[in-house]
Amino acid sequence: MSRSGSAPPERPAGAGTPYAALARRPVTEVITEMITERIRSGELRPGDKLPAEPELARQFQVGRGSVREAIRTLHTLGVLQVVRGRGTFVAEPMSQPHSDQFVGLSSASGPELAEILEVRIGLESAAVSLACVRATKDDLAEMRKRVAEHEAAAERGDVHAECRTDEDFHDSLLRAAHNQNLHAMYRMIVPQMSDFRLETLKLERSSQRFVPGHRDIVNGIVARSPQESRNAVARHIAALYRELRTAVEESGSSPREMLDFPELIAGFTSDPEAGG
Amino acid sequence: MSRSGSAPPERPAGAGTPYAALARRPVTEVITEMITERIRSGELRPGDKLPAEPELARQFQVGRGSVREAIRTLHTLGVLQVVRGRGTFVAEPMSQPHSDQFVGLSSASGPELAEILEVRIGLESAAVSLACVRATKDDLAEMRKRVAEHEAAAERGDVHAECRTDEDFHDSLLRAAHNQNLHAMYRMIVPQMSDFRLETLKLERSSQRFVPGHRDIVNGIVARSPQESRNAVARHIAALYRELRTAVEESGSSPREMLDFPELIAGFTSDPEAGG
DNA sequence: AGTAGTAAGATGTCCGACATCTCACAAGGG
DNA sequence: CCCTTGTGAGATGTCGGACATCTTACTACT
Repeated sequence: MSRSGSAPPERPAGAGTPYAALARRPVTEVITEMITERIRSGELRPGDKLPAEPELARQFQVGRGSVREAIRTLHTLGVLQVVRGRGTFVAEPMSQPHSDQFVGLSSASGPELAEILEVRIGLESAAVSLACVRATKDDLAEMRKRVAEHEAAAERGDVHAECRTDEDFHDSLLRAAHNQNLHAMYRMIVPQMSDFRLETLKLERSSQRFVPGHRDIVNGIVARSPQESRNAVARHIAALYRELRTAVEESGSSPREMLDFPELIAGFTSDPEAGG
Repeated sequence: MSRSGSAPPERPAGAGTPYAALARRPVTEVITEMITERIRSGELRPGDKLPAEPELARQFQVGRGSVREAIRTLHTLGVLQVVRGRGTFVAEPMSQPHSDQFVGLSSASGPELAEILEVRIGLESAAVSLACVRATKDDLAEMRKRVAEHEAAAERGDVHAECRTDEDFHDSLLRAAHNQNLHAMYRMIVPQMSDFRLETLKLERSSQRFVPGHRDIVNGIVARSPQESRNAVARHIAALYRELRTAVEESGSSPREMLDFPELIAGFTSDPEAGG
């Protein structure tokens, strides 16, 4: 006869006290809530160091493993920052790119990348709309500088630098929007763009065409015109989209889930002739 | 508790460092990648059951605890679904609401919520643009149904049901866009909306005004008009934004970082008179 | 005074055991 | 015959301890 089943309420020697019997909900979940509650109440503030894991386990009367799993959940969500040998800290709200846990849910191949581009249009459109209102002189100078750097890299033919400066430019766009949540969301999809970006540049050498697109975006923001800016963003990303669609078609995959170029342009611009 | 001495862990994010991982990487991280790789390669497909934790530990030659932490990370990210007593499964891509891990990170007070609303405009604008192209008859029927449910709840004065049906409607919007990444991103900010939504409804009983907004959005999609749809979305969320701004002003906080209602409308619509 | 070595503290990892939940299937009673 | 009961296997949840490794600070030696 094994221990399972209707064994009498007998406590095995050395097994400790299973506190879990009291709480119907998983202990880890409770610990997660307790930690977030300490943060929400202000008892723990961004930058603060949490007690050590064994100490937390003692405070909550649970095993260290449960504490670790709770911490890991909060770390994945970007609430906590864990540094080996030093401790666990409350993360600054969205300040650091918490991309060290590369989402990597969909690894961006073909049509999946099309989805990413569609998300980008949404996020960057909102970004430039906000930037038209909030961008400071420094922001504008920064964006112009990034455009110039990107252009220089493109003329040198340095694809690696080109890729980096391209990302830098779009990052400066998001920064000019002055919305940390928007910026954080954008950062989540950047890693999935990188591979594609580099590949496109290598294959096509078509990057020169992207420089004017960047300039159009900046000009729209300088003019404080949300419509112009959004249209420029849509045209720019739609160009990327078209490159991707071509690549997908040539690779033999059927791009049935991807949109036509005119569809995309019509769907995301307010100007009917914006596609020209 | 003054812990000011130790600066929060900082990472030199300057150089980009895409592959700084020459150092020995944590086992848990490697396991996480291995599991995602099995999913990405198609070896594990949505709905499939993973081997048991001890079996995975044996395959990877690591401890069960490391496997558990990797699984927990993937669960938090919505990639895996863990059911006690049954096993671990590859989650269907966004079919089920994986809201069991209530984010609740930043408590979303005041201006922070404004940021969330600004993100929502971007995401939902993109969603309706895509929905104008991709929405099926079923999608349209679903959206109409959700609008009706929301209206019924509003007339009954059931704020709880109203809150739920409101969320359901917006969820059906995102579903009609047929972009899983977009949908996933939207879901990340939904929990932060919930509190505010309920509070607004309780205080103001102003929800009746939101029903026509929903109807306008659906009408725009039915007409396959991205411009109309996007304008309707912008007007709808801008109305929420205005409610929030009013609440913030009354609470004494200065809404200096929030936009004026006209600014917002002008920034996100293509029709100058859309604000009327 | 400067540097190398060392100790303390924290997270990372592994192991083994028990607890509890879920499901399938067989045994029993209406 | 159907329905209830319970028994068992299999899986996740939790606990406790031990050791490994990294970070930091302090000490001791040159």
